[in-house]
Amino acid sequence: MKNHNKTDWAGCPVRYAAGIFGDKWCFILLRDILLHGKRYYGEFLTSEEKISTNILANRLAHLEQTGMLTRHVDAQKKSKVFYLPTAKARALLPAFLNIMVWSTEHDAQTEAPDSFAKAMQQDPIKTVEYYQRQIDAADARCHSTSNS
Amino acid sequence: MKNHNKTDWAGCPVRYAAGIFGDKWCFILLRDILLHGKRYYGEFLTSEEKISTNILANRLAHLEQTGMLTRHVDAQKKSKVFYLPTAKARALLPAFLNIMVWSTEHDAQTEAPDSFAKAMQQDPIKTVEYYQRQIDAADARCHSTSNS
DNA sequence: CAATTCACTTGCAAAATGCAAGTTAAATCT
DNA sequence: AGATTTAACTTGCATTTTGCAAGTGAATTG
Repeated sequence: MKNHNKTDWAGCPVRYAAGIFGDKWCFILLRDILLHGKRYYGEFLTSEEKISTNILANRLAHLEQTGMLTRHVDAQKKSKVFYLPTAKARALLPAFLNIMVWSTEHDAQTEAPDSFAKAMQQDPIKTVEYYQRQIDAADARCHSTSNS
Repeated sequence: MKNHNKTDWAGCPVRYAAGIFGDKWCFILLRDILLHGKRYYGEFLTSEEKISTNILANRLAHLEQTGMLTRHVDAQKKSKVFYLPTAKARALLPAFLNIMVWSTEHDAQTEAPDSFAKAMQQDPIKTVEYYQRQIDAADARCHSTSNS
């Protein structure tokens, strides 16, 4: 999709979302961050889907530019870099969990347990809060000297 | 993203969803179908985002193959074709509305009224039902001789 | 029955992707 | 201290996808 700057893609809510994560790799990266606790560049590279390093760098920059992630240098080992989800990215969690409910109900090969969709149906607020705490826990494992 | 067939992208719920609508044009088409009442090939072509006809044909085929749409020939005018959302596509509505809530809250240029996010917060079930009836209404405007 | 509508298809240039091989800074090893 | 390794990118190039413009063919319309 050509010649669409950030402003072009603002306005319509669906188009705005598509401009930020309407791309398979951004979708996968947000999953890794919001649901798999990944934070480090090296961790994203090892995901099952085998993203290549130039594309990873490109998408991390995109997510940083759109206010979804912030980049940080590791305090213990300055050659390592991690990315933390912003409040904006964290706010996507409910939408993502709803997408996942849909997938578990329509993908015959789903790997998600029945308990997940059930939990979301019975008490969505509590379920969302559970996953939010997981995000906090993943963030807590990362320490930077100052911001970059 | 190369060499990923339908099976490769099954399993993980987020990856499954990305395989179906993790693409800006599919995202936009599903919006047009679920929220803008579009059904005819010609209607999709006229959307604000100006999809080109070869890409439109490609994405409609993709959505048909993944069980999101069914293709029909218009009963009144056999040169016209429309696409109806399946139950699977309709089941995406709650996730889409949640995405839209997120966008309205994070896009400074959002065109969505405050009332939308409020309605979703206060009574999500009723709000979803309202949009589901709109889908029914859009479907009702289409008539085919038999299926294609 | 000739012109037009409509849903695609085709051809080609431009852009994005994927893979492999750098590069650079920082940490570890000897 | 100097050499090796780790880690996060960057670069180059072949392949694939996209976008645009121009068909094509069946169905309608004039």
